[in-house]
Amino acid sequence: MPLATAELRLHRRAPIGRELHGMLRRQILRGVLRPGESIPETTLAERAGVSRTPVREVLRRLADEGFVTIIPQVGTYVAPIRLAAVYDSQFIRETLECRTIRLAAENLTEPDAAVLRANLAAQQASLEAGESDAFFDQDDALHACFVRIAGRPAIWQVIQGVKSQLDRVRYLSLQSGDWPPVLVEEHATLVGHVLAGDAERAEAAMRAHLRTVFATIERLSRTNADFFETPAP
Amino acid sequence: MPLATAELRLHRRAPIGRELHGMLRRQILRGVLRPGESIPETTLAERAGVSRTPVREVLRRLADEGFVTIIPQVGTYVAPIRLAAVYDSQFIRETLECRTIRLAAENLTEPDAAVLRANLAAQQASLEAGESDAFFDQDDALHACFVRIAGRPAIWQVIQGVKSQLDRVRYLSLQSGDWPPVLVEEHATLVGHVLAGDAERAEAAMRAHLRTVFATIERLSRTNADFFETPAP
DNA sequence: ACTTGGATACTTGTATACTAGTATGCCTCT
DNA sequence: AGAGGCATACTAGTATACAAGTATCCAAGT
Repeated sequence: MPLATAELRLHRRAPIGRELHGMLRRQILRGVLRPGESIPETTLAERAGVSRTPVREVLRRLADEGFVTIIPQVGTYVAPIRLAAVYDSQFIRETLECRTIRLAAENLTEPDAAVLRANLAAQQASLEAGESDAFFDQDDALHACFVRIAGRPAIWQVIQGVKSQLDRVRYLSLQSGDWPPVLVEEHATLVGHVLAGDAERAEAAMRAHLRTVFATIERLSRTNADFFETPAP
Repeated sequence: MPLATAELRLHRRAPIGRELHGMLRRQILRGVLRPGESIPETTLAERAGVSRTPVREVLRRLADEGFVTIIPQVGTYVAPIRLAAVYDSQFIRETLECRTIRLAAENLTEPDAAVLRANLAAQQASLEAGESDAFFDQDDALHACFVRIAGRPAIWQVIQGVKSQLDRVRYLSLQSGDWPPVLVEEHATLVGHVLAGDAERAEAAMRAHLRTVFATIERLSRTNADFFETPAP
């Protein structure tokens, strides 16, 4: 028997210019690259010290994710935030996460509980230290944790893919915002209901939590109008 | 005033080798290209009469969609159907569509009703004519229609992206299967509840409908074992 | 003063050449 | 005969060269 081609698969040889993707995505998310800004392939290529080929592949993927707009013989631009896409993202995320947190509340085990508590503590620390970037990541981590506890870890991949547009709004609001304390409280409420195994309340709290964005979207679309797509006349 | 750069945007100049993507996707879906089969970039390129560059971009996207597996310096292969991915797809699809059909039942207008009835009639025709490929498309069209009626047309894009793996199973079952009559009946039930504006029953029927795949997955994973990933030992 | 025509610079799309890593088959050595 | 090492062929990754379309600017004509 031929050893079944070894399931070790440390095939991890050359993880491509995947870093480029993360870098650009982060820069767009954080507004370093502003909507409407032109980002030619050649510029990005020489800036990163690579050729156009890998840059192109990264840009294609970013276009699929809605971060850039590629116009065939014209140019590549940072995409504006489309309000319609934000609302769609919110709808999908709410639908999926409200269902998964129910499962999480029912499937909780003790080690998971510890992770949740640790995450909350870390959020509190970030809040007091004023580190909004860290909080941004911990927020994601908590939600990912719920999905994992629910026994559907792969679903988080989908949610992450969908909430791209939401993340841009979220980052803007964290920057210009005074509401992190509220978020930490809501997270604490979520964790509390999950720890108590109360699926019903957990779902309701999640729905309310995810809908807090609505309050800020309108404000942000005026405060940072240059980030948003100008609605059709 | 500069005419606002004209919103006509017939920018539709060169829709790339997008056809290639559709062609490969269809061939994998229908089993023309079988799981495990090697599909080198060069082969695909010369077969399509183009260069490797556009082929590569198509393959990258297919890899993102889970249709092919790219191993860096080794080769590109048609991906097997991963049962875990199928179950995840089902979960997501059920979650999203159960919610949207509720909205559809509440938002229905008369023109939409006509479209639904027409779709059902077309399905019946395909069934009697034994055209499984046409039925496959009409099935999709009906579900897309529900999502559109719900007022969230963009959500269908997400569902379509997620259900790739499910589609492969669905196609297999349509080929080897005797159950289209059941599906048409279920579709009729769905449409009936939506037409009646009964959100509760519509959702329940949708859940039951989407879960019919479970019945066939196990059978298919034995009948067509070569299409599925061999579970870890 | 305004429009219109065309030359030019710049963009992405595509093709080709080169690099590097992997698998395979053959040969040699034990 | 079997096991191990080595040369070769093939793969995707990357870089570069070429093609095709677009926007811009300037000049000429009305």
